[in-house]
Amino acid sequence: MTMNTNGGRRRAAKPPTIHDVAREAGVSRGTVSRVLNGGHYVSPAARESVEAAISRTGYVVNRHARSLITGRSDSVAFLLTEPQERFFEDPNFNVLLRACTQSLADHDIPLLLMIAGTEAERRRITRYITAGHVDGVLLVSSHTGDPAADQLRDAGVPLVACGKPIGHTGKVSYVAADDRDGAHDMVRHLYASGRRRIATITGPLDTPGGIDRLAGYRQALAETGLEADERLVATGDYTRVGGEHAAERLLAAVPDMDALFVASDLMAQGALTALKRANRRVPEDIAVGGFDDSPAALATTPELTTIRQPWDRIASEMVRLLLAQIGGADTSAVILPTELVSRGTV
Amino acid sequence: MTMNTNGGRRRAAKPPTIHDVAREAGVSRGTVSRVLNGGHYVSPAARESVEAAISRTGYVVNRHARSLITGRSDSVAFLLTEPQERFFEDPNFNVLLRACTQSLADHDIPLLLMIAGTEAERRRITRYITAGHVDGVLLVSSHTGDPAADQLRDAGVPLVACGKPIGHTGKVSYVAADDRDGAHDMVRHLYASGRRRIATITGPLDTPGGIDRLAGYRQALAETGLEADERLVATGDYTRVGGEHAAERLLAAVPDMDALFVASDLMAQGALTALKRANRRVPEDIAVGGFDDSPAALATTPELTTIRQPWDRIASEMVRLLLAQIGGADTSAVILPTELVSRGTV
DNA sequence: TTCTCTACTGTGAACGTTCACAGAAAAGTG
DNA sequence: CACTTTTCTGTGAACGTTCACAGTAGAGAA
Repeated sequence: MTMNTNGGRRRAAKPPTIHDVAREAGVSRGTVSRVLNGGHYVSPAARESVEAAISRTGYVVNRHARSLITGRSDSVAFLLTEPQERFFEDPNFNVLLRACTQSLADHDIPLLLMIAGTEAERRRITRYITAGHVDGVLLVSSHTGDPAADQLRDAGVPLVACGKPIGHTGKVSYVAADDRDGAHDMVRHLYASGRRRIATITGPLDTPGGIDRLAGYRQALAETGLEADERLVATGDYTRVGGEHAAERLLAAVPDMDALFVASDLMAQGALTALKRANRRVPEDIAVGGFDDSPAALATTPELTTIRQPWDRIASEMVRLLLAQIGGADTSAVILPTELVSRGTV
Repeated sequence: MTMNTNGGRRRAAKPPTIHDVAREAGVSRGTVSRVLNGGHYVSPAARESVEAAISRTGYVVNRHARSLITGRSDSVAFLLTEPQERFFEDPNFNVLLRACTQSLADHDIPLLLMIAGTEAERRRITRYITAGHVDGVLLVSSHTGDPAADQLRDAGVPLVACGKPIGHTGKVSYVAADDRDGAHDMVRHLYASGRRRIATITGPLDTPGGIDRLAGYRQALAETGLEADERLVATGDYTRVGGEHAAERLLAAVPDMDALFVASDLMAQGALTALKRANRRVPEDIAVGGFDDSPAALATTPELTTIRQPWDRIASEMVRLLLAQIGGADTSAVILPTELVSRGTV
């Protein structure tokens, strides 16, 4: 059965061009173009008649023609250089992605999502980007040694990273939450609840979140005069099972710990599983603090006390920095404060 | 401190054009263009010399110039018309998004992510799309009455939806998992484990997942000769708390239920919370089956027995259908089989 | 040989916009 | 009034590609 009335391909006749608008408005191409781009040096009468003609014809600028001559594409890449599994598990990416899309939409700039999981993909994408198909890149890759950042920077592509890029030779703009301060706050919070044997599960130590949250932990311990026992530190990998294993190691190494600061909610979720299996009551026997305020923090019982990262602001700052850089501004960095969200595990 | 060696904006001199390649290879623009586009009617010698010139110059085609003349943009929109909260909570979107990006990347087609949460955004995006800035749209909007689908279809934009679009007048291509069959399998599985009082928490009944999974549930009940008690059916909203509340209502209405089929893992997670609070042991007192095989299914204890939707295949089929439709093919639909993943809750 | 057909190649035009420039009108300025 | 400056408008060229077409060379057929 085939519907002949309106089969598959019926593209609207032909979209109106700037010529059509000019004719309709009784002005020249140039005037229409000026109205389209800010409208300087246009008489009120002309502008009005052009605007009327635009809405009458339903004209929309052809971005390809524009890009061809301006050299700008008026689009931005959101580049994820993570192995596949990370993307799924980490809710942060999703929040960030959404917020960036939103922020860019406010500027009428479309976001091109690119995921470079493998080396080949990375090459293809780098090639695409350096060819000038996007004006700039929002980069998400927490792991160190990612060659994409250096490569793009060297090619002169405007670039803003999410999280402090470590292990890079040159300057890269970035926006990050204050990991160190957030971790510090949480550990002080654990201390304030009366705990004195505070352990931690860190992220991978080649990520800024791994390094800085550990630094915040150590700083708080130093301030409060608690002993900095190395057995209190276990390294995780930001996954739930990683957190579970790390907690088991801690339980074996320091059975007397009465608090646990975990550098991500997902790992905290795993840690809670391990604690429950070991018959430790939370928060009675042991207090647990997470980091991220991800959906996972609400999935636990009791709900997880955690550190909220201001993802919306991180996203809008990333976009702001990137657009500024595209406009010619220098590289810069922004650090945003975190917030402690008190729930049931402390 | 300013680094003067290489400040902010230093864009590589000027990318090579097809002219440069032609000169370098000693042929004409036309020949280079033919090599670029399939390479028909090109002598082996010419092709070889062009390919050498391309890799020597590092030439990359300027897609804007190409699009300007071909009328195609060689890009595709991934359009999400969901209110904000859905996106965060539902891991399916993320999996699907990733898989679509991947599938498109295989064809060297970039994906433009667009999120239309509000009416104004929807209008802006529709305008953008109908202006021909993308060749087609991958649409994700499970709720009914979404005007975007009709609007885009009427504008002749190639379109493939994820999940059966309901409440639409005309034909829309779509790819979906076999919801009815999956639900049916799960309920038969519950029956096979000896349960005879099987309740269900459905999705919203204006979504295909809500409707079809309920239909599968009813079909299985009918086949096995179990009583179709209406008190056994509660409606949820695909959120964790929604599942929790629905389970509470069921516990009150039919205290003797011994199995529960929940139409999403997230709701199942909530349901498990409610069951635990009511001191029902899972799976001893009551068996629970979910749907989606989302990460949430692994976060519960015991881990959730669920129905896996083949997201990778759904994505690749969506992309295949869309590209075919862009190429002129008619609308069509694909239904893909699901798979029961047996874990700890049955 | 001559003609036809096929495989291949080069060239001008076009896509829809912005930009630089030139010129006209209006507005200040002396 | 004349002159300069500012505001405004129109026009040709250019961006880098593909497409249609014309043309060439070689192979095969008559």
